[in-house]
Formats: sequence, C-alpha cells, structure tokens
Amino acid sequence: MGQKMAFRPRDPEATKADILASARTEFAKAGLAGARVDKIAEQSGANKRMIYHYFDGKENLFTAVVEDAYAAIRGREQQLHLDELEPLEAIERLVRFTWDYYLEVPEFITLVNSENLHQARHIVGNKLLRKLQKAYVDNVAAILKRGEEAGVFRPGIDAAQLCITIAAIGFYYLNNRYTSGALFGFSFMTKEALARRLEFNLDTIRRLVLLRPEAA
Amino acid sequence: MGQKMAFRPRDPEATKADILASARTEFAKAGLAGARVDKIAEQSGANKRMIYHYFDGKENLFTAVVEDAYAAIRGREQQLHLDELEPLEAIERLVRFTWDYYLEVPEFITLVNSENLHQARHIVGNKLLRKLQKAYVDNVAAILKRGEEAGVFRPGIDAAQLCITIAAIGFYYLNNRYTSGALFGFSFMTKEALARRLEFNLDTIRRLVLLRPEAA
Amino acid sequence: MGQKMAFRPRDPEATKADILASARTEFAKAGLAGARVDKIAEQSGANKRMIYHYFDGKENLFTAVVEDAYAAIRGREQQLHLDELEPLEAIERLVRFTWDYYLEVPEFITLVNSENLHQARHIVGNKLLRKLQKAYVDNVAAILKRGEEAGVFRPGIDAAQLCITIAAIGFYYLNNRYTSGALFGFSFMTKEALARRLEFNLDTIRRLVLLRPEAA
Amino acid sequence: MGQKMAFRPRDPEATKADILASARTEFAKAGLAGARVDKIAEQSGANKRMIYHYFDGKENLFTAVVEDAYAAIRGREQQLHLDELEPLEAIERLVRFTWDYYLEVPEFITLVNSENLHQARHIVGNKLLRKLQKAYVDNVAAILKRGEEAGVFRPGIDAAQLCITIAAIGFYYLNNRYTSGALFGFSFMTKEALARRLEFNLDTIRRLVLLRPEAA
DNA sequence: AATGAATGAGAATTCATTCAT
DNA sequence: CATGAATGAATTCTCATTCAT
Repeated sequence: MGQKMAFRPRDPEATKADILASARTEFAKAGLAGARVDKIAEQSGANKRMIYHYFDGKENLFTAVVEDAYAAIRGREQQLHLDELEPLEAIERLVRFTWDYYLEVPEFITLVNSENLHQARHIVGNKLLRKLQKAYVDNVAAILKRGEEAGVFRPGIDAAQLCITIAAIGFYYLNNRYTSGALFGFSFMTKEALARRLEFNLDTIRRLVLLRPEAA
Repeated sequence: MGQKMAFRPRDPEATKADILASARTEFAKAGLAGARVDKIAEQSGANKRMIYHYFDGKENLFTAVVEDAYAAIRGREQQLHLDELEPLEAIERLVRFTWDYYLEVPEFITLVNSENLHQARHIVGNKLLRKLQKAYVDNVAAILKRGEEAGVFRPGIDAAQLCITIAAIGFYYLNNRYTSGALFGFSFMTKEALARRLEFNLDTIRRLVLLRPEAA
Repeated sequence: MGQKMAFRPRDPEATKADILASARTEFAKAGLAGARVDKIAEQSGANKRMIYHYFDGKENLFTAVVEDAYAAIRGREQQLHLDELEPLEAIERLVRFTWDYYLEVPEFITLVNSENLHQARHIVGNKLLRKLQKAYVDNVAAILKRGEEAGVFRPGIDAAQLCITIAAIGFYYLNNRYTSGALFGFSFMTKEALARRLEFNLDTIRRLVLLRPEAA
Repeated sequence: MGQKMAFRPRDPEATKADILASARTEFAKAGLAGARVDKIAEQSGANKRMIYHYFDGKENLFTAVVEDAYAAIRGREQQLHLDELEPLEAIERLVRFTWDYYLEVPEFITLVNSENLHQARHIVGNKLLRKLQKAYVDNVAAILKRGEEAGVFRPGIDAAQLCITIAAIGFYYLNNRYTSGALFGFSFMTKEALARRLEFNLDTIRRLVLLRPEAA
C-alpha cells in the first residue's frame, strides 16, 4: 500500500472519454493553434502517447471534440419535447434553453469560433451533424407551422433564419462578453445583466414571431 | 558600385502601416497563437526585425491591430450622421452599415473573436476605445429618444441591448458561415442568401423598436 | 460462453517462425533503425508482446534474422553438390546459384548491408556461421584444386578472393539497382537486363579462373 | 574578452557546408532512419534550427548529402584524364582510383546503400547526376574503343557492365568487410589484405578486358 | 533605420518496451 | 500462452526573438 498508481485502469472507453473532455476544455480555452497537447494529456490523467493512440494527433482530436460538441447540443435540444408545448411556449423554451446551454457549456461557443476560424474544415461533409441539424430546424419549422395555423404567429417566417437569430442574440452577447464589457464599461456576467439580456432576447423573439406582440 | 540595394528607404510611418495591415490579415486568418511573425514580416514587405523595432513583439502587435480595428469601425459609424435622419431610417441605416462593414472588413469579426478568446486582455482599460464606444451608444440612445418622442418607437428600449442585438444578428451569421453552411446544407454567402439575411435582420430590428410594426 | 475468441492457440514454434519471417521482411525493407516493432507484430499475425516473449526485444530479433539469413544461404549452397561436377561447371553453377538466390531472396542483400552498417556486431563471434562459411570456402578451394590439377584452371587462385568476387558482381548489381537505374538511365530488372548481367558475370569468372579462356 | 562565442560567423555558405559535412558523416554512420538530427546539428557547430532553415528537414538534408556524394566521386573521376593514358593503363588507373576513393571516402559506400534501401527516391529524376554518370560511362566506352582498335582489348565489351564490375569488386569487399571479416575469420582491413584484394581486382579486370591476358 | 542569419525554448509526434488481465 | 492498453524517453520540427553587420 502507499504504492504509486502506475497505470490507469485498462478501460479504453474511459480513457478516450477523459482525453476528449480534457481536450474540449483546452481547445475551448486556447483554440486549435494555442492548445497544448501536453496540457491535454496531463489534465486527462492519461498520457500524451494515448492521444496519438486513440485520436491520431492534435488535429484529429480537435475534430472529435467539435463533432462531439455539436452532437451534444443537438441531442439536448431533442430532449426538450417542444412539440408537446404551445407554439409560443415552445419558442420561448428554445430561447431559454439556448441561452442556458451557452452558459452551462461555455466551451461550446469558443469551439464553434475556432472551427469557423478554420473554415469548418473539420466537420465539412459530416453526415451525422448535418442530419441532427436538419432534425432541429424541422422541429422549429413545425412549431412555426402550428403557431401560424393557430393564428398566433405571423405567416411565412423562415425557420432557418429564426434558428440563426435565436442563437445569435445569445451567442454574440456571451462570446463577446470580455470585449463588450471593456468597451461598454459594465460587467456582462452579473446575475442582473444576464437576466436583463435574457428578457431582452425573449422580447426580441416574441416580437419577431407573434402576429400581435402588443397583446402578449 | 554594383552593390545590391539592401535597404528600403521608405518612411517609418509607411513601414509601420504596412506591418499593421499585414498583421491584421494574418491575425484575422489564424488567431493570435496561429499567426506567424515570419508571415507577417514577409507579407508586409518589411522584415522581422522591424516588427520588433516598431511594435516590440507579437503580442503588442496584436494589441495594436485590435485597437486599430475597433477604432476604425467606431470611426466609420460616426460618419453616418445618424442624427440627421428620421429615427427609423437612422436605425435601419445602422443595421445596414453594420452588416456591410462586416462584409467589407471580414477581419474585424475574427479579430474580435480572438480578443475574446484572450479575455480582452489587450484592450482592457483602453480609454480611447471606451470613449468611442460611449459615443456610439449615446448616438443610438439619442435616436431611440427621438423615436420615442415622435411616437414611433416603443418607450423604454435599452440602447446598449439594442446595439448588441444589431451587431449580434449580423455578426453571428457571418462569423459562423462556415459551420452553419456545413450544418444547414446551404451556402451562406451567395448574393441571395446575404440579401435574405439582411432583410430578415431589418425586419427583426424594426419589430423590436417600432410601436406598431405591422403599420410599417 | 459467448466470449470472444481472444487467443490463437497455435503452437509456439509456428508463432516464432511467423515473427521471424515478418521481421525479416520488415528489417530488409527498412533496416534496423527504420523497422517498426509494431509492423512486425501486426504482419506476423501475433502481437507485440510475443516478440518480447520469444526474442526479447528488437535488437535480439534482428540478430536472429541475420543469423538465420546467413545460415539459409550457406545451407542452400551445400545442397548444390558442387563436388560432383566438373570444375568449370561447378564454378559456373555457383555463379548462377548466387545470382539466383539474390533474386529469389532479395531480403538477403539488404540484411547484409544493415548488418555491415552496424559493423557486424550481431554476428561477431558466431561460431556456427563461421563454421558454415569455412565449409563453403573449403568447397570452392577443392574445386579450384581439382581444376588446377586437371589443367583447366590457373594455379594459385585464392579461394576466398574468388568467393568474394563471385558474390560481389551479383550483389553489387542487384543491391544498387535503384541508384544505378536512376544514374545509368535504364532499368536493371528487366528480364533482358538480368540475363545480360548474368552472362557478363559468368564470362568474368571464367576468364578469371580458366587457364585458356579463349579456348572456352 | 574571454567572453564565450555566442553566435557563429554570419557566413551562410560556410554554415550550409558545415551542416552538409556533419550530415554526411552521421547518415553514413547510421542510415537515414538511424541518423539523429540533434547529432548532426551538434557536430556541425551550428544548431538544429539552421538545418531546417537551410535544408528544410531531415529527409531533404539526406537528399542533399546523397546528391553531393555522387557529384563528388564523378567529379574526381573526371580529373583522372584517362583519355591521356594508354588503354590498359587507363582502365587500371580507374580500378585503382575507385578502390582508393572507397577507402578515402568510406561514407560513400554506406550512403549509396542507404539510398538503395529507400529505392533511390531521393535522386530519381536528378538530371545532373544522370549527366555526370553518362560522361563517366562515355569515358570508359572511349577507352574500350581505343583498346579494341589498338588490338589489346577484346571487342564488344559492354562499357556499362564493365563500370559496374569495376565498382562491384571493390565496393562489395569494403562494404561487407565487417560481416565477411566475422565469417571468413580474417581482417579485411590490414594493409596486406587490402593490397592483396587490389591486386586480385586488377587481375580480374585485366583478364576481362585484355585480348591476351597471359601475355600481360 | 534596415537586414537576415542565428538561437534556445518548447511543441508535436514517434517508438520500443512494460504491465494488468 | 496470449493480449493490447499504457508508458516514458527520445526525436523531429517550430517559433518568437536576438545579434552582428
């Protein structure tokens, strides 16, 4: 006893998952170029060699991280059961979820930025992500249709554009919280500031979709 | 005699400007960590030593680039003379300008992202940028006030939040054009797609500010 | 039950032989430093651990391969029954055999080169190989003696030098077929080129040993 | 004074040459895979970074070394002025030169082996080497022609094959001196052994080319 | 002021070998 | 006997920065 734990458990899946989690954190913090393989290895509890064994290099590991990040958020969205809610409630729930998810998984935002810096080359042609995305947009389209048929939503709203806007108004605020904080001169991350922004965003989206926003 | 022309006798200001321009391109393309001092030097027409002479290293050069990028957009906004336009026209003009600027100077978006990845440490405490930003928000606040007093805008709209949203809906679309293109399955950058998005954004902002959007 | 078939229950000798064969190929292709233990394991059908079990590491495995390679060619030479042939026929047969063996077992040449790069440290002091070599040279010496006594060979030919020359004129041509091909500008390995070289070599050796070559 | 010399002289050509010389030694000693960039750098007096600056990596450095090695021997051969000698003298001189060169520049042999291990991929298509080689073979062909016309050489000797054989009988002996030493049981590198081999080789070539060897 | 050769620290990647099952 | 996950020590390569001219 007291002997140092020389090898980690021979559990490949756990090792892979640990590396992936550690990589997500590091890539989110530093970007693809700034991330250090050494750090990822160290913080994963595994060692550098395992990264090459399981992921075959930094670049591929980044691909796995980005893929995983997108799959995760799309998976969570599917669990919202938006189709069981009234149209307006469904849209509001989506706005709240999106906002909460960005707050809960802040890595997502910087990973998306990194991938865009690299012109999405790590996910271009990814069939799974394409499919998940389609399911998501179709969900929103269905809500819009229900709302329109119920006479509460404006007709002809483009589901894709709405999805983008819902993401945009949360994403931008949180992504740019550091520079905006410095420029605007107030903290973007206090409880009050966050609550104010969420309300503003809900309002923005309500006015965008409702036929008669003032009645709301 | 017969000696090769070793120096370029251009004026210091031009050399500095060339380096800055080259650095903007490179930092925008690759981020702070991914950018290469060698490349910046090469493409600036100057040489590496000059970067150290004028900017004292990569990190400081990045600071100069980011500072310059923010000053530039704020400067351009000031030239819009929004105070001379009707409130709704002024807001629409701002939405269009913001969109056009992102398209015209695409480096701006990735530079902002990079600076946020680094938690704005290069511009924190920058008085000039703070001042320029304040002038900008004050401008928008003045428009809102005029609109409210004219009975066309809703009362109580938060100018800062509006500024953020105007930026957000353009910024997000263009920033994420690569990943979104891959996920949604259509090109975000065709003339038509860009026009559609701008219209959607104008609509979003109009509905957000107008007291009676349906009348518009 | 339902347990996956994990082991291969083959006999130890077969496993050893498989590893040795795989190692011969890999060492011949890449040299000692360039060879990869992983590749040897993979292509042997066994696994890396077995290499350490049976051969105790890469270096020792190389030793086994080289030893085996020399033993193999010397063994084949013994089967030629040169003593049953007329002197000139015997020598010609040896020239042909040497040439054919290099063609049939091309690994032999690069293994010999590798071992020489390492200054023969894997076979220095090897009694078996020394003994086999002696038997070989003695065979040639006996042929020379018979030829001399029969009045067809020149007297005083050094058997060791002759052995070396017989090997040299085939070995060099085949060993350097790539560089020579590039430099001379013709392919060394076409059927015609090979036949031409063999004839030239036979001629060379005949002229070297015969008392009256022009009579041949 | 007494200050340590921090930087080497700013003489690019000297630096390049030093690296090349150091690389030649290391590649000759260990092959491409076994050679260590660190060692090359250290022994060159330059540093690792310079290798990448001037040669752009290990593989390219190897290419430069091999190219240089071939160019050097062909260059030396041109200086023999074989056309000014009697045919037999010319051929003998070439045999001696080849032998002496292998002894004087032992790196040549192992470099050639290494390049052949890699299937000549570093020199394939090299026009300069092809040209130098052609000049060399043409020289030998001219000697053969002169000898034939003078009635001292056999007619119809293939110049390329002769070149190969002249190289082979020296190359093989010296290349395999370690393994052959171990197998034959005598040292290949004593003064006497070397002299004996050279005589044997001269004899071999004389008998190969002369119309009436016994008269010689 | 301008140049570009030179450098050391560090980063990604590879590899033979050992350990737990 | 057999397996393949795990490891640490090298090894190749990169990069911002400094120095001599």
